[in-house]
Amino acid sequence: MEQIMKSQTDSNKFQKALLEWYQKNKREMPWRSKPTPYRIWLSEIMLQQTRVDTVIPYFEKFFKHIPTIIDLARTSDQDLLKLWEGLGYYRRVINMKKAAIHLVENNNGKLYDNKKDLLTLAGIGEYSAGAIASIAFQEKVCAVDGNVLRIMARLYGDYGNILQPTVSKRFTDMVEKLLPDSSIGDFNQALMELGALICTPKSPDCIHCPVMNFCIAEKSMLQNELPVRDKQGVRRKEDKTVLIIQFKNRFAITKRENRLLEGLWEFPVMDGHHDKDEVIETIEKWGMKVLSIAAVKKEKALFSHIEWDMAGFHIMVNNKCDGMTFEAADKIVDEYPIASAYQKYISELL
DNA sequence: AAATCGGGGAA
DNA sequence: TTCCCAGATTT
Repeated sequence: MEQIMKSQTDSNKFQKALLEWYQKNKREMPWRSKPTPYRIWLSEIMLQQTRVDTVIPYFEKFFKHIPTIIDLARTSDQDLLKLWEGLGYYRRVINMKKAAIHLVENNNGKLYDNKKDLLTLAGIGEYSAGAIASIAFQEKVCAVDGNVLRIMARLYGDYGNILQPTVSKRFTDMVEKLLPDSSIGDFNQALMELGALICTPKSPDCIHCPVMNFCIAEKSMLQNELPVRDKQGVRRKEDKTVLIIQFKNRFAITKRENRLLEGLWEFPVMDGHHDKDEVIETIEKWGMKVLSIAAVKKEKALFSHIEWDMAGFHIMVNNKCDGMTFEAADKIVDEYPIASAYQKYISELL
């Protein structure tokens, strides 16, 4: 096996080439222009498994409404989820609030300034603690995300499965040895930026890579074989019948209590697919009198591990019932956090 | 170690 | 279609 960067001199050259490339090519991001600890924290949480371009508008809106940790600690879950609506992984913002409350009670409302303490906060794991500590506080620790694992696999021609914790740990130790003595935050961000712009999963742009001379994959044409990772599993299918229940100008909604999409609101749902007679029977069992019923279009919702096949009915009723909330369409849209899966049925309301 | 937890951009 | 994204937490 070929070996690269075995000497300190090589590491220094690698660091210098990467940092120079980063200074010239880094993208503008709102948290980079004003990198306060709270803004770095918020950005890192939003960026978990989520692309930069997707996060930016959410970041701007969230920070405008929730500008401090103290504001975060005292905002209702529902208002926080509304700001997070459509971003996914909703527990992230609930965990952030939990951490904010802890910081208000125990640290004068200020974020912890080191990796060890950051790791005690809800929603902050190995990666995020390293990213925040290095970017916001210049602590000499690494921040190894999917980009960095991909870069390490290629740089060192390593066929380890990057989804296995033991392999991920080994790669992390390799990054640790590459860390410069200063500009730690920039170095970590430069690695991730390289992964996002040059060392991409498919068709990496090696010809423009600032560190191609250090890369075993580039020398041996292994770019498209590395990194090795498991294929994603098959989605399980679930059939659902979505009920758009209308009383006068109001529609029934209920709050989800499952772990999936917990805290978001949805239209009443029946498991499985059902015909009109079965739906009417259920609605009347719930204590409502059906005036009319019509099928609405079927929809499909994809999650990483589940597929919902949703059929729907629009039902007019002549009375409300207990156990669900009836609201006007504009109020539902403006005030209630609704999962993307149901946004397609919102058009039935307008 | 494996499963859970969203949604979307890109090929 | 499939892949995978500045991952964390639970089982």
